[in-house]
Amino acid sequence: MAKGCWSAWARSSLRRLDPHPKEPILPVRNGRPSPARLRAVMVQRIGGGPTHKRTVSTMTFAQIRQQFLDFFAGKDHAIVDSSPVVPHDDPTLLFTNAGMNQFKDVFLGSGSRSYVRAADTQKCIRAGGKHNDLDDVGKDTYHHTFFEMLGNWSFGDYFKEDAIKWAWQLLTEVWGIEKDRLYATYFEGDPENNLEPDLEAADLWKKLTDIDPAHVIPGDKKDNFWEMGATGPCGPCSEIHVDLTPDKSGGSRVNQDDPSVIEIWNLVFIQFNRVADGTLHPLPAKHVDTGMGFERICAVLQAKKSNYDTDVFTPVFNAIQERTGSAPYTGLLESEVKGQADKRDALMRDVSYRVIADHLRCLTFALTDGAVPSNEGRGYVLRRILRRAVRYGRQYFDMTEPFLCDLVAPLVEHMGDAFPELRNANQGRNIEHVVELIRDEEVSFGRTLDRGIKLFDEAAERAENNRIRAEDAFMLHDTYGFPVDLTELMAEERGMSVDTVGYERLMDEARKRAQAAGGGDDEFNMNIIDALPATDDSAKYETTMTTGQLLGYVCDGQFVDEGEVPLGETVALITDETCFYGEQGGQVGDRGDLEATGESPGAFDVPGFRVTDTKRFGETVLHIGEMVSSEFPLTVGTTLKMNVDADERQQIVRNHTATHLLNWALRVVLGSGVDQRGSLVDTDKTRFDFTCRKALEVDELERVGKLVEQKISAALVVQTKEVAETDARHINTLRAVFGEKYPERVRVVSIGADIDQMLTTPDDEKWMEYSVEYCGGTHVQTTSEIEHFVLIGEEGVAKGIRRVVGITGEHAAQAVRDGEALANELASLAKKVDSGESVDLASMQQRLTDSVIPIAVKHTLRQQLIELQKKLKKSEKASSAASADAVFAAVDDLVASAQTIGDITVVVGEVPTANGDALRTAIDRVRQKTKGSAVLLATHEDGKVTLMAGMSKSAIAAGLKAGDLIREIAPHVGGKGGGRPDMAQGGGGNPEGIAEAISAATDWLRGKLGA
RNA sequence: GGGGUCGUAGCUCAAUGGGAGAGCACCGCGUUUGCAACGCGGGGGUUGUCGGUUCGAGUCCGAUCGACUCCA
Repeated sequence: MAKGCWSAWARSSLRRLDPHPKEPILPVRNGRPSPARLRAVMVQRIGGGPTHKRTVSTMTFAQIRQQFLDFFAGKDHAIVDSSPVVPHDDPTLLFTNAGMNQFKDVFLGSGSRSYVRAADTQKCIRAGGKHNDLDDVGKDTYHHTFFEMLGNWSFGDYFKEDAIKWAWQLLTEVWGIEKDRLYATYFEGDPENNLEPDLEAADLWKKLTDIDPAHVIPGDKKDNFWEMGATGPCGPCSEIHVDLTPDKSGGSRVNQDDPSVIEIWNLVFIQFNRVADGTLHPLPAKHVDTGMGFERICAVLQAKKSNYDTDVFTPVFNAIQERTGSAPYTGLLESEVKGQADKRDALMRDVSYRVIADHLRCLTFALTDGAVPSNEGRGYVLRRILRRAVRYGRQYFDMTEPFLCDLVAPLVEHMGDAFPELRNANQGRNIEHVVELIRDEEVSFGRTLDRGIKLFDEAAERAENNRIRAEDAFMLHDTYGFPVDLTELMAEERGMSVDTVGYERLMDEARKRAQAAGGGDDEFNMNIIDALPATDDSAKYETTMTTGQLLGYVCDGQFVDEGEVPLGETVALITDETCFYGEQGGQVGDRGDLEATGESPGAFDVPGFRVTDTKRFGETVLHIGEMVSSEFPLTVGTTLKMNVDADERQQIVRNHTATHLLNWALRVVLGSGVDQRGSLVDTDKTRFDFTCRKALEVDELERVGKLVEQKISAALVVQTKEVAETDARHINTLRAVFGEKYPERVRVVSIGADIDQMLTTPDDEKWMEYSVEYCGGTHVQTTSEIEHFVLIGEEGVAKGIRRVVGITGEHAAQAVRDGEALANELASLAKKVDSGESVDLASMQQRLTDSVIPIAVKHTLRQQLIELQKKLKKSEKASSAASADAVFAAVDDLVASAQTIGDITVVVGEVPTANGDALRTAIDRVRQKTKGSAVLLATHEDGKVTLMAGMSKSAIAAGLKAGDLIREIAPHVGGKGGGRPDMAQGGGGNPEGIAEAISAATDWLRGKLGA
């Protein structure tokens, strides 16, 4: 919607509103009930539980959100979309946890926007961090893992005055909150940290608004001074609190964690930059950053005691009720049922409602924005959240089958208008996608629980004093993911207890172990706190050699703009212009050299600075590296000759263009369901991740490779052009990356198709024959430069995501040759196997696994190798059967000539070479053929002797133990051995001793049998 | 990023460093045809992979790959 429209909306909504409310806090407003208003009332009646009468607002959550946005649109704010809840471009952040996240670069000075005022509602997730213990969610009225944060911003534009004035106006005039219920805090100062009190804000409150001056109160550093980190932008803030007590007596309880006096809006005034030594420097451009919890303001405006009582949640509760068939939500809290055992069940049911509703919201949004449950990082946080919801569902709603997944659709229905991505993401298949992910997780958690229950039974048997051992409880949790509270519950059901003290101790130890370890990395510190000059890097598309003026360098996060570049430290040089490509869009940064130039042309060029990586920081290009010698220092202000390593760049460029062709070819072969999920282009390879359900078949891999090769041999011209995103997005074949936000002007890279023509007839089917992408990377001029392309790898990286790896140029040609060589080798191995020669297939297998050859060839060869192994095994089996037969024959002879002492037949002798199995079987034969037997067989192969002894039951009864015999005679063949009484094995390295061993065995047996 | 557990037959899992097994599934034969029936026989394994220790490794050690899981 255009800005003008927003303003019109805002003005009309203002006119509709009565600035003089009559009812306390939440007046019913005058005016005709709109359909939306009626709907809101109905929602209240349906979802609001018992019939107790209370004054309800007619404002729905959708209206409240809209009024906020309209209000600031009316003050010339750009209304921006919420950024994804999963920050794809900020690895320091697990989830988007505040409205300002998407503007971080603006506050840090490394980025800019086309507007100076903005407002939005930001999807936020807070889970597992300092600010929110997951275990609190559901137990009270206000903790959430997922919430919306309403916010308005000024980027160097308006400051405290307007921020305060407008906040007051929105709260009191638009929303009609009673003025004498509002309190404003300001920063009281902190002499210890040299911070002045923010009297400016205090004065502005009194001067610009009709707030009761006694309601403007000071607050300490903890509440009223905001910092992003140890260093960086910071400033005082002013919080607005509302007193919800019936008699308006809560003034003294501001900031005291009293549920009836709560903070609703935080206005942050960013006016300082804290540098490494701890001192504050005033910022040239001062910013405003505000945040208002949406669910909380809804509760206030709808006169609810709990965020969960608002219409943000009631439809979700209804869906839960319908799915679980449970009694309706009643909003019970722990504090209300203290000591009343009969209300315990109702309470836990309501807690479960809250837990499930909250976690469902969190999961649906996170998965929509591209996160996936997993066992690490943010995926692990999501898995824990999901499991917590499932646990409550199992325990209190008897849900043993997946059920969370069935709640996704109702939630999307409820919130899809405000957040269209819930429906549109994943190319419009989002609900399906999210439901499937959640169902899979629920099923796999079901397995974890089933396994845990079995293990619990075992632990219960080990219990001491009817108490499950701490080690077992810990093992169940730590190793098998069985939650300890479930262990306690199950123990309770059996009248047992759990050693929770010991469990906690073990948990602590485990935690300490995890924390104790922690490696330092020596990478360049990207936490840059100073503002940096921008770099013109347009030359990167044209050349690998240019000159630029050294503007300064970054060291330890600080920008130094004078003197010489220090020796022996990793720093980042900044120049006014560069041809170095800073890491972006999956293409790695360039490497190369920066050199001082002589004053007269060609006088001297000298080695100076080795660039090991190039990164972008907002609009600045950082040449990261180190001085290589002290001989020719670089001084800030001088002109540098900048050389990108051209060979490396050429390799990168080939790989990048190949990536585009690969992307295109994958879609041709696999269909339009293929979506890029990430890529990496460096000197060695192109690595491309995409959505795909199953592994690619050999013929699919071959077809993809062939399509790319065709495009290469066609020597297509690569065109690039910067165009308006709104024009480019219509091009039929265009590939954009899921979850990515594009600027207004985009650089289009087309391989073979004329961009201007495409823009004239964007719908034409023929463009599907070409690769067209948004891309800021560097490319070849014609595809023939790529020379060759080969896919060398294909694997799964996450559920539903495959990864292919390709190489180009001479590397690709080499891979093809290597593949042919391996194929030949395998063929000759096959011949050997056929002719019965012995071959080493294990090493072949290893080499095949390690080889860099076309993946299709690798698959084929692997299959052939498996066939060959089967064949080899068969023939080995046959030959071992033959050798076994020889052994049997020999043993039969031995038996025939054996001496029988008492009932025991003594069979001792050397037999032909055979494996242990054959010897053992032979001994069994003797057992079957005789009443009782004592057997010792010896054989040797390649200088290794094997001795095998076996005793029948009667022989053992007569005091003959196989193990004893082996121990007795093994030294004769230079070894030892042992085993069980009925069967023992030994060996050694001296075949000459066999005869001796045999006679020793005969003597030993005879002696034992008294013969 | 750091721990823990596990990789054995198609599946679920056994097996003190000493002869690779059970149940289910599969195939064949038989008995019985109301049944998630029964009996007998059979096939099926490089114990994830590579290396080491050992007379001998599924078992111990190291590496590697994978699955699960906890912590940050």
